[in-house]
Amino acid sequence: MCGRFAVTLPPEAMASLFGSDDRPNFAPNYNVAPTQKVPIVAIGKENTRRIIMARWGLLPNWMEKDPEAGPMFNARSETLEVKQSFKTAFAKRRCLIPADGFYEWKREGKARIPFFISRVDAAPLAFAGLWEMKKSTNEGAEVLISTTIITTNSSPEFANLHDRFPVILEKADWGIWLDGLTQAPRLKSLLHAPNNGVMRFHRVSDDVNKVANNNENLTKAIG
DNA sequence: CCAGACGTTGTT
DNA sequence: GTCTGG
DNA sequence: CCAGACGTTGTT
DNA sequence: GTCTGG
Repeated sequence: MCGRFAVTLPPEAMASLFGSDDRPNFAPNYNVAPTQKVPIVAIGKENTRRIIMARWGLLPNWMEKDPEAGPMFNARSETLEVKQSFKTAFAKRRCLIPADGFYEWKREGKARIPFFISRVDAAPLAFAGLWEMKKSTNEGAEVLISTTIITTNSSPEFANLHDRFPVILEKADWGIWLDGLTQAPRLKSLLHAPNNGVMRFHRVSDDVNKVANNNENLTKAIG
C-alpha cells in the first residue's frame, strides 16, 4: 500500500519534468500523510498538463465527508472499474502524483519497522492516481481538490516487506495514463508492480512515524 | 420504482 | 452522481 | 500510515 | 477500543 511518502522536487523542476507550463508554490515535504496537500499532475480544461495542489484522500463530489474508516488515500487497481467511489475518476480524472519515494511499515510481531522505497536510479517517480473536485455545499467558492494513489499486488521482490504496492508509472507511460482518450484495457495494462531492479528499499528511523517530523534525514538509511 | 450505499489494509 | 438490492 | 486524545459544568 | 489530526 502507500500511506506516507516524500516529495521534495522544487516547483520549477517538477513543472519541467512533467511538462507543465504553470505550477503553484509548495515546500519540500519529507513526510506526507493522508489529508495533507500535495502537488499532482493532471490535464486541465485547456487540455494541457497542469500541476495543482490536492488533498491526499479522495472525496468525490457527492460524498459529504470522508468515510468513517478514514480518508480514501489508496484505491485498489483490481476494482477501479466497479467501485462507485473510483469508477468515474478512473474514467475521467486520472493524475500523476510526483514523489521521491514512499514509506512502508513492515510488521514483525507487534513491531512496525519503517522502510523507505525509492527508484534505483534515484529519479523522481510518479504514482498512478485519481483526483476529484468537490464543490462546497455552503456559500462561497470553496472547492476541495483531492487525490488517491492506486495500489496493486507487490512483486516477489517486495512481498516480504508488504503485500500491496503503489503503482509507479514509467516516464514513457505518463502521457498514456493522463490522456483522456486512452481506453480502459490499455490503462489497466499499466497498473502493475514495478519490474525487478527498478525500485530499492532501506530501513529508516522511527522518526518518520511522527508526522510533525519533517527533514531530509527521514529518508536516509540506518542500521 | 425508491432506498441505501458508496473504502483500504491487516488481522482473524 | 451512480450503482445495487429489494 | 502513525500518534495522540478520549469530558462536563461553571466561571473568567 | 475508536476516533481525529497530520
